[in-house]
Amino acid sequence: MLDVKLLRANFSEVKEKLNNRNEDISDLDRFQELDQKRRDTIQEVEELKNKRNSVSQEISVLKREKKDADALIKEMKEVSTKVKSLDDILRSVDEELNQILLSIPNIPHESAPIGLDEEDNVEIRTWGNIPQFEFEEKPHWDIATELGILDFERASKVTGSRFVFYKGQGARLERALINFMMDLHQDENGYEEVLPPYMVNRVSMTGTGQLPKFEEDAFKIREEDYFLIPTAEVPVTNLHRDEIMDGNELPKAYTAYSACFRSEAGSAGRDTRGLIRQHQFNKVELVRFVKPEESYDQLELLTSHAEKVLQLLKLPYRVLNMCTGDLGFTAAKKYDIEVWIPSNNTYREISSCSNFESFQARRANIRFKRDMKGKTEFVHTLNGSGLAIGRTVAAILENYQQADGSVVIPEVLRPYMGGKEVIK
RNA sequence: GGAGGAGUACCCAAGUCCGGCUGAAGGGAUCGGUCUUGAAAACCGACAGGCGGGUUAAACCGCGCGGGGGUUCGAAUCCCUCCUCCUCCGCCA
Repeated sequence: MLDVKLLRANFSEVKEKLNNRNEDISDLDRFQELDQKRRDTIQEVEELKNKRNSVSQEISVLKREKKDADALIKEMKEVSTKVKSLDDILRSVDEELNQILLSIPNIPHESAPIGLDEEDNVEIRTWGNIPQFEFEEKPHWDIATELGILDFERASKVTGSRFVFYKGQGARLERALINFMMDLHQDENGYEEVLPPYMVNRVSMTGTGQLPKFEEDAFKIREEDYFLIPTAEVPVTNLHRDEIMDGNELPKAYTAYSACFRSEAGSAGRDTRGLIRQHQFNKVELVRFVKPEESYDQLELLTSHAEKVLQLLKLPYRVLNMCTGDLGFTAAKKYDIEVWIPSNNTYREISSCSNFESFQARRANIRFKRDMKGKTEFVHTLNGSGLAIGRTVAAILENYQQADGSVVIPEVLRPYMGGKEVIK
């Protein structure tokens, strides 16, 4: 959610910046009109309430002195009727205004390159060497199926398409990655571990920006107004919803493992094979609550934490600065980290590190105080994958595959794999 | 799932039956001060925070007793509804 005062004061400037996004912002035009109407109505109704309050006191005194108050009561009855109708108007204006504000995307940061779509994202750096195979390399689903560590067919039977069974060393590898990453972020990078609920309510989904616009991308629990989380970002960011944090405790960093559930309406036909695009996948998430002035340094730090995972796994990757058209709804700036996937002969997204500035904090009402006397301010929130586990498995299987169909286990994972060096 | 009970400011807590100088008593914690070599204790003082409107900034005004509606001239107090927590029963990993 944008700062209403900023929007009010710099309307055309904000609109211009939002126009660089690949989003529909047509709702914006009604903002000014409604905002003015809201303020006019508030002034009118509060004046009447003020009158009602003071006269009610007078009535109270008259009653106590057993004097006649009928005239005043009659007059206040009319005032109250008027108040009620103005309150009704205000309520509906507020409602509409709020819907508009919730549907406006974040303002891109000046360091986000202006562009239309993924073609315009800017590669910032690459790391590692792309492997050269002296045999015909296979896609991970073939490697895994032959090794008997992933079973897509039975998952289709048991559930449906875009689900998978991990089996044997595959399941062990997935679990090893989760533990390896969680340990790294907790022990080396200073994050506090949390294990969140996998379902959240509507308010939480609205707080981080998944709702109201992207409801069809989420799985909805039928009996309750709950949603399966598309990422641990949702429950973890909402940990501090409606709270005033202590400025001395910032930056506050959490890491969370969770399963993630995405319906992804509209993605049918893309990445239909393998682990790249599943309805359910595992992810280790990083979330940071920080002071506004430090949030861009914090984004670099967060991104470095995600990159560190790939470096330790010795997987080649690159980092992209996402252009304004490809930023997504909530981010002011976003780095995508893409890992090399040999079967695709390209890099694929494995982490997305974003600075939301105060966009989520306003929606979720997450504030802080610098000290006891200070004013409350909105925190800045950031998050990033650290990393998506399924895609990491895919990357390992493909980058570490051997001519005989076996897969070498990255060294850092071996302690988590019972000392095993190869999956065969 | 069934039956009861409860949500008041940072924490505890009075007030709710019987609506009106309670636009929220009291205590604790916290902050400031007196005293002290320093600290503790005692005593004195400050403590509704927050959001919205308004203003260059103030002043000022509105809203706040779990959330949202309603009744009334007037609601912490009456009515409806939802949420959360506690106790007991049932079921269950």
